[in-house]
Amino acid sequence: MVRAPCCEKMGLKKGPWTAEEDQILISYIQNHGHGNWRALPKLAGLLRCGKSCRLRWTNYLRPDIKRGNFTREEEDAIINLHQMLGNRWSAIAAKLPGRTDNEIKNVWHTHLKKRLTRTDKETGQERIRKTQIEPKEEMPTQSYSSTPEPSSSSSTVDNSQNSMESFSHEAEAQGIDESFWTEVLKMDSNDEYYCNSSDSMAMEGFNSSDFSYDKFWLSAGVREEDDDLSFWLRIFLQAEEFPQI
DNA sequence: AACTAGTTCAACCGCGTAGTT
DNA sequence: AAACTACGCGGTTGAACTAGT
Repeated sequence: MVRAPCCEKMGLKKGPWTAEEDQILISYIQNHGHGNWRALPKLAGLLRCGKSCRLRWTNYLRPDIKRGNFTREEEDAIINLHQMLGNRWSAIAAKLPGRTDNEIKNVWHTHLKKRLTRTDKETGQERIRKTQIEPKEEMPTQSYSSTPEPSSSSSTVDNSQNSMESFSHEAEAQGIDESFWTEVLKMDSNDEYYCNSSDSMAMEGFNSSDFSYDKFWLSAGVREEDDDLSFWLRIFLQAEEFPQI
C-alpha cells in the first residue's frame, strides 16, 4: 500500500508550537471544528501538517484536558489498566478523563515503571522470605497482560498486583478466559462510539452536552464505593453485557 | 559559577487500518 | 479487488530543565 508522505516537507514548520500558532488553531477549531485534519492547516493558515495540528490539539489544546500532576488514584489506575491492557495507551487514556495517551505514556515511562521496579525489588525480597518460612504451593497466577514487557508485567508484587492476582482468580472462577479479552478489546475500539457519538448518547439517554464520565461509569454499574478489586471485577462483568455494535 | 548527568515531556516518525474511490 | 487517503496509535527523539559535583 502506498503511503502518502506525512508532512509535505517544503515550507512546513516543525518543532515546538508558538503561542500564536496555538491561538490560530484554537480559534479555527472553535469556529469550524476539525472535519479534515489534512486540510485544516491550509484553511486555518498554519504552516504545519495536519498530523502536527491534530497532535497539538489532542495532546495539549483541547479544552477538556486536565493539566497538572497525576493523583495517586490516577497512577494506580494506570498501573492496573496497564496490567490489563498492556501498552495500549489510548485505551488506558479512554478510562482516565482529561488525560491523553501521550501524557499517560510519559508518566508510565518516567514514574510508574520505576515505582514498580522499586516495589518489585522490595516485595520480591519479601516474597523470598515468605516462601522460605511457609513453602506452601503457590496458586498459579493467570496472566492476562498483552504487554511485551515481561519485567514490569510479570513480576510486580505491590498492592495493585496483589489485587490483580486475586482478581485473576475471581475472574477465573467467573469463567472468564482469553476470549473475554477479545471482547474487551473489541469494546475498546468502540470507545469512541460510546464517548463521542451524539446518536449513541441519545440512545442511552445522554446528550453530548451534558455527558459526564461519572454518569457513564454509573450507567455501567460502577459504584463510588468500589475498591480496586471490585471496581475491576464489576467492569469485567458489565463488559459481558455490553451490546456489540 | 561551570560543567555533567539525569529526567521530563512535547513533538515527530512510521506503521496499521478503516474508509473511500 | 485494488489503489489510495486519512486518521489514530505506539515508539522514539531531542530540547529544556533540574540536580549533583
